[in-house]
Amino acid sequence: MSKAPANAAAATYDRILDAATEVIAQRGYSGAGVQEIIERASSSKGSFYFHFPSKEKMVEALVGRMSDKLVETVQEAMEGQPTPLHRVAASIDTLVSTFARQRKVAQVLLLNIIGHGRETDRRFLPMRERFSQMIQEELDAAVSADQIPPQDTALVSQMWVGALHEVILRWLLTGQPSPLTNATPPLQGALMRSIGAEPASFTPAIAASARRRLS
Amino acid sequence: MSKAPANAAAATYDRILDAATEVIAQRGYSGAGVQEIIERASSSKGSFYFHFPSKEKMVEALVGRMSDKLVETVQEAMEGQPTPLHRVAASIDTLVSTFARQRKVAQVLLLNIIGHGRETDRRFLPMRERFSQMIQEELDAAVSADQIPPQDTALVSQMWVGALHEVILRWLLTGQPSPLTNATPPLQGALMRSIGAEPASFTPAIAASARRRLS
Amino acid sequence: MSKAPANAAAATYDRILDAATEVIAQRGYSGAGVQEIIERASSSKGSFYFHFPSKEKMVEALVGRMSDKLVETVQEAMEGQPTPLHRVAASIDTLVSTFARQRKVAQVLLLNIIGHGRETDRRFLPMRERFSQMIQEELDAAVSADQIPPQDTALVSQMWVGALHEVILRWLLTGQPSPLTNATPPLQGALMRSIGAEPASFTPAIAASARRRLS
Amino acid sequence: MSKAPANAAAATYDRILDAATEVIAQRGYSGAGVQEIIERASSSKGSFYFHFPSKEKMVEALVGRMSDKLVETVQEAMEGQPTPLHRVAASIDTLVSTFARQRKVAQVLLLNIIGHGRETDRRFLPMRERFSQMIQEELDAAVSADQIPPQDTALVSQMWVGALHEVILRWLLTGQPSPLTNATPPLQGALMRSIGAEPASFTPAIAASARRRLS
DNA sequence: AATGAATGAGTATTCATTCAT
DNA sequence: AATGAATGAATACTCATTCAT
Repeated sequence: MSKAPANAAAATYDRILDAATEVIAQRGYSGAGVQEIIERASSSKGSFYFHFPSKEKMVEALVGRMSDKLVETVQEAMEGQPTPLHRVAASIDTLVSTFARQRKVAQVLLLNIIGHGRETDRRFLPMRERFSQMIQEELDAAVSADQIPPQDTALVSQMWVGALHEVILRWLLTGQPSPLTNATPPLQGALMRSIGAEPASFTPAIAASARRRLS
Repeated sequence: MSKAPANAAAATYDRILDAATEVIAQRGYSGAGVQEIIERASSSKGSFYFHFPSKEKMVEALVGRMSDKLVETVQEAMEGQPTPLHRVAASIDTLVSTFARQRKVAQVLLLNIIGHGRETDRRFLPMRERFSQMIQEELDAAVSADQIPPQDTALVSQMWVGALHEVILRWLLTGQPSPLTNATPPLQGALMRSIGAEPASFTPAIAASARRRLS
Repeated sequence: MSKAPANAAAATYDRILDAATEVIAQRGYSGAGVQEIIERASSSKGSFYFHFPSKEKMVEALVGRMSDKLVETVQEAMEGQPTPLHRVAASIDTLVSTFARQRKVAQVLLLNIIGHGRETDRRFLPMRERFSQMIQEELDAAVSADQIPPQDTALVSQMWVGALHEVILRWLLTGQPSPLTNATPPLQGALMRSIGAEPASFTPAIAASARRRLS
Repeated sequence: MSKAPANAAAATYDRILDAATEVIAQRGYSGAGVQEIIERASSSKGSFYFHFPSKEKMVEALVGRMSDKLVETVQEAMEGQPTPLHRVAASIDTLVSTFARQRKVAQVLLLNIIGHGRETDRRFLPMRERFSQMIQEELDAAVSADQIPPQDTALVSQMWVGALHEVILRWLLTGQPSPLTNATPPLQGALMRSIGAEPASFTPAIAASARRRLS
């Protein structure tokens, strides 16, 4: 019952972003009112606009912070892996388990932030492009290393991002599979097969670093 | 059966839905005002609320009409095919080429209608579920017919929908690949491989029925 | 005590302009909130913005209506006069007596509408230019008719408008002279002298038409 | 006596007033935000409210400083003149040439500071009253000295202020006449005639003191 | 079926002012 | 004297929805 916010002592700037995460996760981008956000942040209208020039810029800052942390987490998980395919498997593993632990981040990043006119969307596209590029680089390396046959790695990495996106989205909307991480093995299997790789044994132990919070 | 090419003489109900398609494609769901829709439909506020109880229900009707036509088109394309895998390949082919021809439909159905709070999203999920179920049925049949090994067909069909979605989304936002249908062969290839099928030669000639308009 | 608005039956558009006249007279342009205007007009926000695209355009419409009526009244008063100097004297007479009867109009037109950044001011300048041009035309005619010597009629007519403006402004702010029309004879005298005319006997009987309301 | 040309080393109090002059000249009274003023003064919110109890009082101080300097300049120009009419002619000459040299002062004093509800306006009226009283005193002296016939000097001096105001206002808004001082001779002529004086030869050489800055 | 004027709760944003440091 | 983060009331404007005709 005691609703003392866990972030009471944080700087106003961060408290606003934290509050925005929750409100956007609950109500979507346009449903998230500045009023509710500042109430949840125990702040004020004036403070909000002291720290951010507009609601839209604030969301940009929020998405930037989220995706920076996510990319960092994923890259750390990839570092310890021996081959490109191991690395790409590790990245998928980390992505899924990170979202599984942080529903709200998934909600904001994957669901509640698109579909508001081309301008805004184009601005958030880069985040998904970042992941598909990370994947593509590893796939290219795998091709170079003869781990997999030559193929349209740009398209395939897009497909992977889409496949992951969809599976996580279903989980967000229906709760299935529960837990989300149950989907990881067959997901990895299908993805590996799609590029002509043996699905077996690329799934790595999840690195400790993946346990970190994103928001 | 012969559809009037413009909407000049169409009934008000349909004129509103046609106008809504354009406005939503241009401005997104929340950017699409009832005012602009009725202006483009040469109708009036009163007429709008005579035909639809609310903006949201109108969009539901619009999405329903769109996805019904889409499903119908896809199913017709599948009918003539000999095996489950041929059918599934035909469905993907049709989906891609149909969206390629009808950008606005893709825009509305895939991009501009999600991300507005859980309630609304849950309501539009079924359309995507319909496609993943259509795919799953064929994959199950393919498993039964020993065309492919046993696997988590539910998950895989979701992944396929996601992969398709992503590729088409990129096309909507970046214009790449141009034309979209260039993506079909590698897309089919990767999808087929992901289920352990030989990618070769499932791509069918596109049935004439796929040429029909959806909206 | 009974505050039933005298304009209860008028069309919304006019009721809003009437209410705006009162509120602007009381609080000035920026002090006049849309909220208070629509309350006094027994209307609603939505109605306000149905009839006017913005507060600024509404004020433009208001000033337009006011100055149109004022010009019309003045011109009617001039019509019956025999010579250019009689006409110009009649116009000043009418102007003063009209403002004397309609304090709020004077307030809005002369006081509460300028000083809000160049854009807005430039837009309201034309009204004062109209009067100085009307005066200039008559002075030019008087020069042609040898009633007065040649002079810089453009500058003089501006000066006249300024002199009138100032006298009426003082009356608005201090209540002096009371009644304002007491100022008319010495005003006319000084103005006539300033152009080298005999001040005597140009003051006409005020035409009945000058009794009309402006707002 | 020697004023630093820029405001770099000036005390905060004066730097704020200088900055306010520029901002008000540019954006008008209500358009001038405290934020922009302190930025241009390289100061801070806290400092502003240390030196002034409110924005309104600050503007009062600004207008006070401006009109004090203006009155001083004008009075110095009058001192050397032989007769009341020479003095009054000198004051007008000085006024016009001073405003011509200091557009911003004219802007603030004559244009951007009125029209914001009665309270504020009444507070700035005194400055204009000061000038009309200075003029009236000289006119009364001229009447006593039989330079001009008896007349309503109070009203006439108001008219003079108004006429001057209007001519300068036009110059501010339209740039005409260019230079403003071109208007001085006909202006003086018409004003002198308006009180029954021979317009010839009251125009004095502009005193050196008129060259001083006001702000 | 159709019209369009009217409604009012809701929105993002501004801004003079306060206050702890 | 000075700083700048914080405040919150106020603002113009939007928009889905209603309703008399």
